[in-house]
Amino acid sequence: MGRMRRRECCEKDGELNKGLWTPEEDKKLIQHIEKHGHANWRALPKLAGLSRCGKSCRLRWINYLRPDVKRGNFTKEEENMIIKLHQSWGNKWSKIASCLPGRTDNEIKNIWNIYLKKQIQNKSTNPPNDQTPTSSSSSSSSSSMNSCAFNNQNEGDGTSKQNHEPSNNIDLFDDLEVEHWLMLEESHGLINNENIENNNNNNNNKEGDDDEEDPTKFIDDEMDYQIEPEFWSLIDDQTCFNETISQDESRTMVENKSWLAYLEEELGLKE
DNA sequence: AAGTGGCTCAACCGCCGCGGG
DNA sequence: ACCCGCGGCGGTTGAGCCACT
Repeated sequence: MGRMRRRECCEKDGELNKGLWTPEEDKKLIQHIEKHGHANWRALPKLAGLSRCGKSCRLRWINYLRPDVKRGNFTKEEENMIIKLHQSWGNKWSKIASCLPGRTDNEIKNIWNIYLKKQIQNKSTNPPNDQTPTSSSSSSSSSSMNSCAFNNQNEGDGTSKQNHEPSNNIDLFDDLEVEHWLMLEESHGLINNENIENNNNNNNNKEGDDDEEDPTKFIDDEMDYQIEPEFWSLIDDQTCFNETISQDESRTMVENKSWLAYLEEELGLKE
């Protein structure tokens, strides 16, 4: 509503690097953040000696260089969770990402877009039967929309490019989902049956409308869970490792050191 | 072997909300 | 109450890779 036009974040466009990050830039960024944190993204590039805009640095850090970022293929559980959460929240990638520790919104968005494209394609060619992945009778007929195959569990040979071959994910959906949540429950002890029951009761009052939903819930036709706030704060803690340094500084330092070592090796910077 | 089209994913762009002055 | 800067978010792009012909 008549908001002022903002100044571009990078005034000196001409002088700034764009495009892919070089290993040297990565190293500079990591080392700077390790030493000084990232209190001020706008000032960071100057301080770190980078010809990048602050946003670019932030993005690079969050999506790629963060110690807790999980690289590699999505597991089936993660895929299923994304589908479920997307049903509840729509394109709230950051919200969804917050439920998948180690995964970034960008990554999830990419994955979903790949999935969506396939879904749309298949919808145009196949008559639209129920698209809810929970319908476990989904034919595995080759490239049905459920080929949600942004998975690559497939006999992982570790190739960097992912082979998105159709999978029978959805057939496994229910079981996997239950398993996954049980896993979460076990590992965190944060999701209890009481909540599940309460939520089931509440569900009757809910419509599928994803507007302004309680962020601590996600809803499914068949089962609902309410995730306790501690779970979310736990996730927050994981994603904001920088803020937790004071709690266990020495351990974090060690972790960061080894992460840096790993990255240096990955980036070919190790002598 | 070369050409081509499709796919993936890192990065960019622009808008929004929040908080401080 | 208003202005402004910053961080964050979601949509989009395009370079590089791969599979197919």
